[in-house]
Amino acid sequence: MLEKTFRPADVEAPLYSLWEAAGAFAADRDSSKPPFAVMIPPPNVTGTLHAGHALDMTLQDVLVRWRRMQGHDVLWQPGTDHAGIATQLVVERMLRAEGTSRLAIGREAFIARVWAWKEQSGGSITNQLRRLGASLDWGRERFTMDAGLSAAVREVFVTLHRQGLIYRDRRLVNWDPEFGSAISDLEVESREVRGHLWYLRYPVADATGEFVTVATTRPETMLGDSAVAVHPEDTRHAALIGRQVVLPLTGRLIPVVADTYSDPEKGTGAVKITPAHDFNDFEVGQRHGLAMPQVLDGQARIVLADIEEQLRAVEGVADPEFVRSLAGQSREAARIAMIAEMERLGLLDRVEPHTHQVPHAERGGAIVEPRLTTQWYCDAKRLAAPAMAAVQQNRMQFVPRQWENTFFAWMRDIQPWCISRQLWWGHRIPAWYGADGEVFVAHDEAQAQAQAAAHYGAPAELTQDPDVLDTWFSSALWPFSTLGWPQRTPELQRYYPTSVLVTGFDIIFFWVARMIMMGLHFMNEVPFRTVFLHGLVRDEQGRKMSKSLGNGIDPLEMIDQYGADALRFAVCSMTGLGRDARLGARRVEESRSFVTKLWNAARFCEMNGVRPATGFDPHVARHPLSRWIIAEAQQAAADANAALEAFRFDDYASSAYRFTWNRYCDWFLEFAKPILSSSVHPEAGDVRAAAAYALGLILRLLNPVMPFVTETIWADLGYGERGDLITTAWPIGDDGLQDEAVSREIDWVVRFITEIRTVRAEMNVPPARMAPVLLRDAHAATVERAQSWSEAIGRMARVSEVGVLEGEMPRGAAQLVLEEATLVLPLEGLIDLEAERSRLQREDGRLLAETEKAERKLANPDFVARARPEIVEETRARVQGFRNDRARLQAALRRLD
RNA sequence: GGGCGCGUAGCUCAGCGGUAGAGCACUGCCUUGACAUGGCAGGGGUCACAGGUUCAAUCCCUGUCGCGCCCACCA
Repeated sequence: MLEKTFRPADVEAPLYSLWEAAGAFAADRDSSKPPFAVMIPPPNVTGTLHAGHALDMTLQDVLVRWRRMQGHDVLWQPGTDHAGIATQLVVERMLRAEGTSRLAIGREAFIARVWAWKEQSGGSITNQLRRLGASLDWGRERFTMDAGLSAAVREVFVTLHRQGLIYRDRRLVNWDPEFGSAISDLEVESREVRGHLWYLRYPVADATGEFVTVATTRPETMLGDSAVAVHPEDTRHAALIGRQVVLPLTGRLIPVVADTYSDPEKGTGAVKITPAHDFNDFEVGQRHGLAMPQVLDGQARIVLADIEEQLRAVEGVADPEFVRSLAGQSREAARIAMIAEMERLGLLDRVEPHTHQVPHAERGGAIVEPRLTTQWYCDAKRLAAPAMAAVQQNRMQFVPRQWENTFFAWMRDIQPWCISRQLWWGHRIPAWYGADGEVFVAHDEAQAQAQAAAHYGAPAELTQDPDVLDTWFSSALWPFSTLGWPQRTPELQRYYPTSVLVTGFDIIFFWVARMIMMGLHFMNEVPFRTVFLHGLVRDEQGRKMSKSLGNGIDPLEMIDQYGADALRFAVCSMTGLGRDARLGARRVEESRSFVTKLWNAARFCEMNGVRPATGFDPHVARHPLSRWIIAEAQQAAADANAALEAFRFDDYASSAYRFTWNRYCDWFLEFAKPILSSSVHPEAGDVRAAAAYALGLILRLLNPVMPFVTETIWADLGYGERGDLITTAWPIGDDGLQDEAVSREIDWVVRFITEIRTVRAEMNVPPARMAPVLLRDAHAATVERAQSWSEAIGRMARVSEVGVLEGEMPRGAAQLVLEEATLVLPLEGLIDLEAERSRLQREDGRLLAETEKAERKLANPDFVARARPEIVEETRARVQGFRNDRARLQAALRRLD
């Protein structure tokens, strides 16, 4: 027996264990079923489940459970990501709390510490995925830093290096001075900052009293200036080109160069060039062969090594002592001091407020500093071409399609990918250096030693590159590295390319694009056939969920409070194509109501002897109710399936919801009540079997999204063993079960009941007051139909009897028109004649407006001539219908007099 | 500056050439033996605005306004 209320907490964990123990989640590579593979976007190993995961994982689980029921051999690959920076930061914070630091304990101890932290906290995220109900094949769980995946990373690095697709380069990178590491372009976000524009005067050498004024938002970089650039066609500055200016403070002489980079519209038209600290200036510097002195170190503090020797005093312009006093100061402090000094020297022309975009590190928020360093790069441009071709040729597709444009736009213009990070936690770069700087890239140190020995002709002392790889480097290999690559495993053979990738659009560049590039390069095939991109989870006000706003909902709290099924259903029903999902506790609560509704419907069925009938053939159901609900169920199954095929999770949820609540519960069970509660009704067996059939279909339909409650009901009502709904066949819509005559009949009865309810409610007839309904002008078949449904009509519309009006119109009766018949409800004393008159007139008015609208159309010769014939015909029929109804309404009005 | 998306009922959204829909919220009635996490009924929308295409536009096209996001850009 089902309990009075469904208690998710009681069933979720045991049921999950049961599934897992039974091997229901395990892929079976030897089966003859068609494979269906999905790779989990690996969450951070030390992370916790947030709303975004709840969305992403629920959608994947729905797809995977649906395909499993359809008879696919499903592999949903679990695993976690080592998340370089994020994890390192967490552990560093822990060390700080203990009064020590990464540097104090050293690299080896630090890494050991991170591993320990991973062992300790690494299970939480996966356990939280279990709580959500995610049917991952845990036996195959992987970690981006496990031995196998690390080997894959080294293999890829070595191969790409050999192919010239990975190389070292000295150029400007985006540098995060707080982490002391390079970061990729993608990890930089520009934020609008209200700052200042300082206009600085640079004295022209050999021309006392002449200045060229430059505008800058970053005066502290002027120490590293190596030129002033003006536009070659800018007449204002033409005379200066080729001459020298004295760089204030330092006394260095720097040239004025002509370069089209300079924009006459901006600032003064003359721009200071600091090649080592600005991407544009770097290019100008290269074009003009300028020096590239660095004046900021890895922590963005002033460093003078590159310019120390050039410092010289110039009266009223430069003072080496002042410049030396800046050494070691932060860029912010130096800025203040330098502006003050410039002002003192009378070289600060003016200051303007200025709002501009400043690059910040996405993680951590530090202001990013362009910095000249040697880093490892991946030639993304060459890898991008095959990836774009694959999408163009439809070898894989994005859903929704519009994301392909975003993908192409980025790929066309892709920049070299900086893959080295000055961190400790991650895949150490497999490169070793000889004392002379010679580079040996190899799978391991022994191999590198061998290379070195061959190179030098003798064994040599080597040092490994201290850097690690960008976390996304290993993520990019995920679809094949998890399947055992570089070994040619049976799994790789069977599941690659995978079927679908489900992820957020925010990591198209970070992850999706790179998987496509790596997959094509190393596997010669796309990593997935379809990539479904969903939106972000937002709060109920549409704001991005964030820790700082504190507006995030905690999925685990939602599960505790409402159950995993409710959370999953809420998420699913909010996922339309290409839209963000707004998730609040209210939505989850609403979904919990649906879980409860289903539970109660099942309980009602159970109480009334509804049990799955073995060998029941829906094609031979006799009773109209049976035939009707079977047909409706088929339709719902077909709709739900089509929705899932199209990744319309919202439509899937709503078609299952509407069928369950608005068809099965509201009408079918209500109609069926007397039959179901009877032990002697001749059709009881037939209707019970149909009820059981439809309920079973509901359970199967909803299982992918609400696995716990459906599985529980499934077992308790005897559809199967506990835990086997997950592997039961998905319902397939069968058109052969549609029955138009029956659906017209039920539809008519539904309208009959609804109309009467409406009139009674409008006339404020007390529900307890039963009243007869008398048919007027009805066909014999209609009368017969009404009488055959009189029991249901009586109960559901509070009707005492269904009869035929003979003789006089009773006094004080309400009337309503249903097709050819007029229904008369004698309610003397209960209805206000005037109210009834105005009700009928209002209805008549509404019909009149509709009629006129349609008639105007038909009066238009162009409409009749050009519209599709069936539309014209339909319009004519509508007019006829309106006219008939109005005639009956007007007759009813006359009878009131 | 370039691009993408979105403006439909109080809220969240669906619909996308021919009768404007759902859920929630709201109002009224109902402790009817599955369910008050419920039932029944109801009110509520110049489908952002302006042009155009069409026999017909919420839906297609153009423009305007508003909102969001992505890319580029520290003069």
